[in-house]
Amino acid sequence: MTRKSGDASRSTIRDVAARAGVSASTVSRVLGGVYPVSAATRGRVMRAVRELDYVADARAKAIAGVGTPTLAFVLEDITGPSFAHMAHGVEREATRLGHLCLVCSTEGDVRHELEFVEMMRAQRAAAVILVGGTADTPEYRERTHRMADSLASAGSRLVLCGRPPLDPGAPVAVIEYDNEGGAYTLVAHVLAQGHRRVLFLGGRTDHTTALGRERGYLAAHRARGLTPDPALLLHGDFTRDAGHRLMQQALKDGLDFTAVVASTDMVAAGALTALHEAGLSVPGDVSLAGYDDIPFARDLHPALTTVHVPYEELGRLAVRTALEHTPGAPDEHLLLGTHVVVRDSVGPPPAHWSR
Amino acid sequence: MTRKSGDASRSTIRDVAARAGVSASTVSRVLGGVYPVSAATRGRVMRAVRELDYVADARAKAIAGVGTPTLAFVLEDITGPSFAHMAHGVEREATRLGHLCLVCSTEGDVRHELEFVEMMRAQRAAAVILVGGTADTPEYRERTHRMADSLASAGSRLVLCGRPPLDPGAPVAVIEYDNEGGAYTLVAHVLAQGHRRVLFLGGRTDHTTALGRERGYLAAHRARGLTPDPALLLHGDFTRDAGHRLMQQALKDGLDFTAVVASTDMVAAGALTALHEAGLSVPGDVSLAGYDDIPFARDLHPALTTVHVPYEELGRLAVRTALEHTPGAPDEHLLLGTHVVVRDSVGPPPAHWSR
DNA sequence: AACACCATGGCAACCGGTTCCCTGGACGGA
DNA sequence: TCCGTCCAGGGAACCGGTTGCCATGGTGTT
Repeated sequence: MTRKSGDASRSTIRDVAARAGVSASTVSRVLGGVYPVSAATRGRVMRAVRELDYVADARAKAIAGVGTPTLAFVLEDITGPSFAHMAHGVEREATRLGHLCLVCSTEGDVRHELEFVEMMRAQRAAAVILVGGTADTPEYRERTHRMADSLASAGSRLVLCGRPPLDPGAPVAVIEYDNEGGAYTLVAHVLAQGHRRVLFLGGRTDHTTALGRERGYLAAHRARGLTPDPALLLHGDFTRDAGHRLMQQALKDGLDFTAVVASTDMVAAGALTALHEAGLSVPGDVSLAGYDDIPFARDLHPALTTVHVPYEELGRLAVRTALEHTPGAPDEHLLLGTHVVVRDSVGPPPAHWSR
Repeated sequence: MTRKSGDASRSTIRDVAARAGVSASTVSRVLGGVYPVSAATRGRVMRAVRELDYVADARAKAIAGVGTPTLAFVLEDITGPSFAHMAHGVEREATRLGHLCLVCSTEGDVRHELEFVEMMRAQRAAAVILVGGTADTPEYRERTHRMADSLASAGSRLVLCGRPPLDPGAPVAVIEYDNEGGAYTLVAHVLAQGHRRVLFLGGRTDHTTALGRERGYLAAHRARGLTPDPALLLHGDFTRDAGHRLMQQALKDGLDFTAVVASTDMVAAGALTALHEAGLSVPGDVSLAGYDDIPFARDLHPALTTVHVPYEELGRLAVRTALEHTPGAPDEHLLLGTHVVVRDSVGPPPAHWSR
């Protein structure tokens, strides 16, 4: 059985027109659907389209002003479960609203980020969603403000998601989730169990998400009139391996603590394994909490007490905010709430532990 | 401080030309970089570009034949860790080779898949990578063969990744990883520990990936002269929740088994929790194994014995295969190997267990 | 039978770029 | 001083579509 011949490499609208014995405009109109065309002509055109397996070039359509709009989602690494869930939300909502969605990973490199945004501006993307914490330096604000202006002046739109907001006046929508508040409530919960020496496995020291969670940790202590021991603040990546390594080191250094708060469920997972390897029981000997509430937080043993962040919802919201923005309207700034999910990994400190 | 004015909504090359007092062709040449242009002219043009914050329209460039090529990655759900790792590999390799990369989720819906491929053909994507198992029906082969032909005749290329191959003759590259072989070795390892009643938590019964792993399970039994009890084959989704539910059900039904092989680490995670909830110890009372070797398989307790699949490598390979294909060359068909990672979740069956 | 009118489809301009081809002017050599 | 050459830059065609405007021909009405 021979397949459709697929003769030419790619057929144009004029090829179709020639084969159907009509002009290019007629083909365009038949395909467009609204303009009145006689049944006979329509039939001939459609046959030619089928025979040539013709599809109109989306770029040409776009340039003529009748394209599928595009939306870009720029993140650090799709491999992180929380980012993946946001990407999922973004993608779903974008296709639901009839937009094409491209995903770019920056691998944490600022230059990649710049390149991508420039590329998206060239693609005339309807919006660019930038997601994930970053270093909140004057240089960052300056650079991102410039991006926002560039995009805005091209009729596009920048949305910051889980990123520090810029100076008021930047044409940018910001959607944050409450890192500090979530960590505050979580640590308060841990302290309420009676813990007084709580190890914090933080992220990179210049990373806003990490810092927000760290601030929550500190604030919860202060609210109880406690001053946490600076030696209990450790820093690393948001990865399983970092959590594992940091925890091992803390144990080896003989740090004195009865609970561990990790700045990410992934970090908590690594830490948990290190605790198990050291023969410690959780929460019997040490309590442990995470942050993000990724799906398998439930499947750690003990099930991980953590902070739920509505990542997928966040992604959907970002898209809607970006696309529904009417030029001239005030820029939105949303702060989504989070809540603690109490499971089994946090309990009272061991009775034999003497402060 | 006032920002760049961003006067017009989006400036064209002619705007730049007018402002620099030259023709559009000159601007194009300055930006192109190769054609000789006097320093003075170049300066004026560059200044105009900066002042207008001009970026050439990528779609217009594409249509003129000088664009950044695009590559599409179509998967079921970015939320699955293994897919996320593949997507990561694809994305990295694509940008490394100077391609734009768009990611589409089908949510498992065949119509979405068709739509996306059609859309990518319209985008004149250099390649479309279709990933993940599916139902291997005649209808699937027919439909996918048509896609392959369509893309090929448009000068593009279809790559199937972890998907059943088509009839020989379809212009398609296929990259598989050995589901059956991996499961065979894994189950052989379990049987070698002395287990004789091994529960299999399979995927959907029409899903090639799931079926491949199931075949490996069966083959490993046959190789030992064993016939597995059909009652020990359970089926569900590739999710944590499915694993949890299936395991609960199996325990409630009083199924007789000493080991569990899950067709996915996610499924294994859910199953593990169900076992713990039932007060069973792993591997003391029941052994458990997974498949995929996602990063936190190590952090389950006990650490999960599983089959490693080089997902990121798979993604990179798919891109390279797609882009390096010279028309007319024979279509590639790769089968990547997998290997068992032995950790702590599989041990001998309990001594008191009488076959 | 003549007129008006409407349905149909072709021509050409346009979207925003690139590039071939050609011209005008500067400069060097005879 | 005159001519040949070379270089910089402009004009126009083209990429593959869409769409406003107009011509044509068939039909209905009086």
